[in-house]
Order: sequence, then C-alpha cells, then structure tokens
Amino acid sequence: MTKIDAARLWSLNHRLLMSVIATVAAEVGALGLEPKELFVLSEVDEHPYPAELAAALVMPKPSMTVYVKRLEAAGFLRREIDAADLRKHRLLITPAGRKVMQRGLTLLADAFAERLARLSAGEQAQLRGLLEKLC
Amino acid sequence: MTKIDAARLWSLNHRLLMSVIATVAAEVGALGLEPKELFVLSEVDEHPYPAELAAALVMPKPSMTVYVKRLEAAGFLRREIDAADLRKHRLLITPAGRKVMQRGLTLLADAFAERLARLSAGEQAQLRGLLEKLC
DNA sequence: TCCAGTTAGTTCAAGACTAAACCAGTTCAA
DNA sequence: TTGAACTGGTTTAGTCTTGAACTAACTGGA
Repeated sequence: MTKIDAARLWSLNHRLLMSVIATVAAEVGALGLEPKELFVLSEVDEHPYPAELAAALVMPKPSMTVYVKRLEAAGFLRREIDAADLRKHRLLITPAGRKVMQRGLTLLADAFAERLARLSAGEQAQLRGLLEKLC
Repeated sequence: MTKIDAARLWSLNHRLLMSVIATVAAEVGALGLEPKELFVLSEVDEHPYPAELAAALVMPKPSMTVYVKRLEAAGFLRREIDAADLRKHRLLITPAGRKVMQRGLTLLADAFAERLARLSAGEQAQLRGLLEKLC
C-alpha cells in the first residue's frame, strides 16, 4: 500500500462515518440529544470522570464540561463529588439517560448496519477484528 | 453482530480517525493548511465545483464557501467562472496547492500508516477492500 | 417570450467549539 | 508542615461553523 493510498483509505473511512452520522442526526435529535452527547453518554459507564471521557473521545476538556452540563440539565446524567478525590466528579447515567442512550445507539447502529449489510457476516467479523487491532 | 455492536464498531472507527487527525494537525498547520482544508484540496480534482465538493465531503455549503475562500487567498486554489453555467465556479489547484496537498497527504498517510502497521500486508488489503465496499 | 421552480454560491446572525487562564484539591520532596 | 508542581474541572473570550435567507443564473413548460 503506498502512502497516498493510506490517506485515501482514511478519507473513505471518514466519509463513511460522516454520512452515517448525518442520516441519524435528525432522529437522534428527536430524542432530545445531540449526536455528540450520545457518544458522551455511551462512554460514561466505561469512563466515569469528565477528564477521562474527554481523553477517550478525543475532545477538549471545556467541551466535555458543556456536554456534561447539558446532559445533567436534561436529566440523563447525575454527578457526585468523588469522596476519595474532591476534585473529581463521578458521572452516573440516570435510568432516563440509559433509555435514551440505548435508543440512540440503536438508531446509529441501524444506520450503520444498513451500510454494513453490504458485507457478508464473515466480512463484518473481519472488519471488526481489523478495527480492534487498529484502536 | 448485534445492533449495539455496530455502534461500538462505529465508535472504534471514529476514535481511530480522530486520534490520527489530532496527531497530524500541528504538522499540517505548519504547511499553512487546516486539516479540513487539506481534505477539500484533495478532492478538488475529482469534484471541481464547490457544491459537488460539499456533497462529497458531507459538509454544508457555507463551510465550503469559507474553505474555498481561504484556499484561494493562500494561493492554493484558483477559481474561474464556468463558461457553460455562469453560476458555477470551476476550481483549479495551483502548483503551490498541489505541492502542499501532497505534503499534507503524506503527513496524514504516515500517521495513519503508523496505526496500519499493526496489521499485516494482507490485513491492510482486506481493510481496504472492506471500506471500499462500504463507501 | 414568460415565469414558476431549481440550483450554485454567498451572506449574516446565532450557536458551537476550544485555547488560555483560572481555582480548588492533591501529591510529594524537603 | 510547607510549598512547588500537578491534576480535575470550569470560566472566559474569541474563533469557527452552519441554518436560514438571499441573489444570480439556469431550465422547462405554457
């Protein structure tokens, strides 16, 4: 694979993601959630602190502050001061948040699955394996 | 593959792209180019009109107006009115633009290749095939 | 020839994003 | 026990992005 091919690959991949997100944005919005907020929500279980979340999602801390605030105001997230380190805000998904997250992920997954359907089951498994190695 | 797995796959993929772009942003910036401008530049040959470009790159038209303006001001792009349709602006990459584009793509490709290096040559070819099917 | 409907591209105002600076709490070496 | 250096999170202030509305040019039917 030549160097320019790698960039081409990147670009293909990027276009794929952007078009998938564009198709679900409206439906996700109807849930009272921006797409980025959905991604934040979906990582809270695994990364329950804002700074961790920001690093995991490759976004700046101040942006995370904004998303967390909005999610909290919408009742999808609670936060409590961490007893062990008073600087930290431990994030907890509320039942409403979990419900909306699952719906949102389903919408996203459906849209993506529509693209994935162009691949056989074997190919889908391959893709998954390759991406996991890359991340 | 379950529905939520598809979302997970999406998220893995997204994170991969974002982290690659974050690592090259500074170097690309040194060329006098924002990463998004680089992507615009790299598609001009294939989609020489702003509206087409916007559709291909999945971004709104006003954003394209801004990028094209900047690229033109930087001397990386020229535009001329299309004789056959006076509404259209045909875009042309200048020699300076082409040079900077190739450098930028090389930077991006190198960063991505660093990740891709985790895959064997055969796996890289597989990935390429899969992504092409998806797009 | 009109003119209603479309399309290419732009403008502008409003909202989204983030770099820099900041405060509060923690850590650890002296 | 300091206090210098660091980390988590927020605020501020300025930049970037984009939806809505617009102008100009094209198209096709009457």
